[in-house]
Amino acid sequence: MYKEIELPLVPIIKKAEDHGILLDVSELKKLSIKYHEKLTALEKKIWDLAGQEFNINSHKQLGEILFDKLNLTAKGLKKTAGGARSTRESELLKMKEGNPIIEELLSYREIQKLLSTYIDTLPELVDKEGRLHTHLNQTGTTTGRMSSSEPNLQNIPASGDIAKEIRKTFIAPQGFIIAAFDYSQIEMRVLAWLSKDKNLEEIFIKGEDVHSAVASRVFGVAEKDVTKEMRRKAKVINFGIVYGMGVSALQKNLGGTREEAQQFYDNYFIQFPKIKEYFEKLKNDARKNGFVVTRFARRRYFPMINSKLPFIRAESERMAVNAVLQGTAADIIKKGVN
DNA sequence: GGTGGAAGCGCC
DNA sequence: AAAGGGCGCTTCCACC
Repeated sequence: MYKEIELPLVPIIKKAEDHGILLDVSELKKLSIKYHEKLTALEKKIWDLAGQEFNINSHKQLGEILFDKLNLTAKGLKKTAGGARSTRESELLKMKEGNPIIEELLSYREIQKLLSTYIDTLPELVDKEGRLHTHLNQTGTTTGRMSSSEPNLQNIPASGDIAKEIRKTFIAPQGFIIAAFDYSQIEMRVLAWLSKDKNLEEIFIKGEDVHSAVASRVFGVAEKDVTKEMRRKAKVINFGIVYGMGVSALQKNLGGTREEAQQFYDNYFIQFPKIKEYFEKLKNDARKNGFVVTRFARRRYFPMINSKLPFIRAESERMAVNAVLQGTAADIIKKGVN
C-alpha cells in the first residue's frame, strides 16, 4: 500500500500543486457584482415579508422570525442536533405552502453560499499569474481518499446555472485546453467486482446505464419500459447501498410508505443476492478483526463495532461497508494517477 | 483579538 | 431519538 501506491504519488501531487490552475478573475468580478445585486434585492424582499430587518445568515434570528413571528409550522419538522428548530433546506421546504418568504430564503441561501465560498473567495487565493494552488492532501481521510483545501477544489459547484458560470472561470492559457479524466460509477463497479454478483457484473459488462438497468430488474419491467420515476428510485437505492443505507433512510429519500420502501429494499437484494452476502462478510470481518481492508490492503479500524448499543454498532457496520467500497475506489484512482 | 463548536451546504 | 459514507468552508456566536 505505502510503497506501491502512496509513495510514488508524492512527486506527482507536488507537481500538480506547484503548477496550479488558471482562473478568470475578471469574469469572477463580474459575477460578483451581478450576484451581490441579486442578493441585496432578495434581502429586501425577505425583510418586507418578515416585517422587519434582521440578519438572514443567523440561524437563530431566522428561526425566531419564521417560528415565533410568522408562526410557520408543518408536520414532521426536525430539530437540530442541539435541539433548536432547524432552518435547513429540507425543513424550509416543508413550510413552503405557509409563506412566500420560504422561496426567497432558498434563493438567498443559494446565492449567499456561492458568493461567499467561491465567487468572492477564489480571487483572493490566486498568485501573481492568476493561478490557484490548492493543497492536495494525501493523508487525513479515514478511507484513503484525497482531500483538497485552501481552496477546496473538490466541491466547486457542478449543477445549476450559477454553478456553470463559476466552472467557466477555470480556464486554460492560450494554446492549451483543459481536459478532464474521470471514472464513471466507480464505486458501483467496485461493488460488482468485489461482490462478484453476476447480475451487477452483467450490467457493467454490457455497458448499460446502471440506474436504468437496476430499475428494470427491481421493478420487473423491460428496460424500454423503465420510467423516469423508476430510474430515479433505482438511483437513490444504488447510492444508498454504497453508503450502507437502511430501510428508514430509503423511505425518507423515496417518499411513500414504509412498506413500499421495505419491499423495494428486499427486492433489491433478491435481484443482487451476492451483494447481500458480501455485505454480511464485511460486517463479520469487522466484528472479528476490528478492521476491514480494501482490495489493495488499505486498512480501517472500527473500535465501536461490538458496542452494546445497536445504533452504534449499526453505524460502524455502515462505515465498514462504505470504507471498503470508497477506499478501493480511492486506491484505483491513486493507481491511475501513478 | 483569537478560537472553537454548531449549523448549514458545496462536492464525490 | 435517530436510524446513508467521506470531505472542507463560511457564518454566527459564545467564550476566553
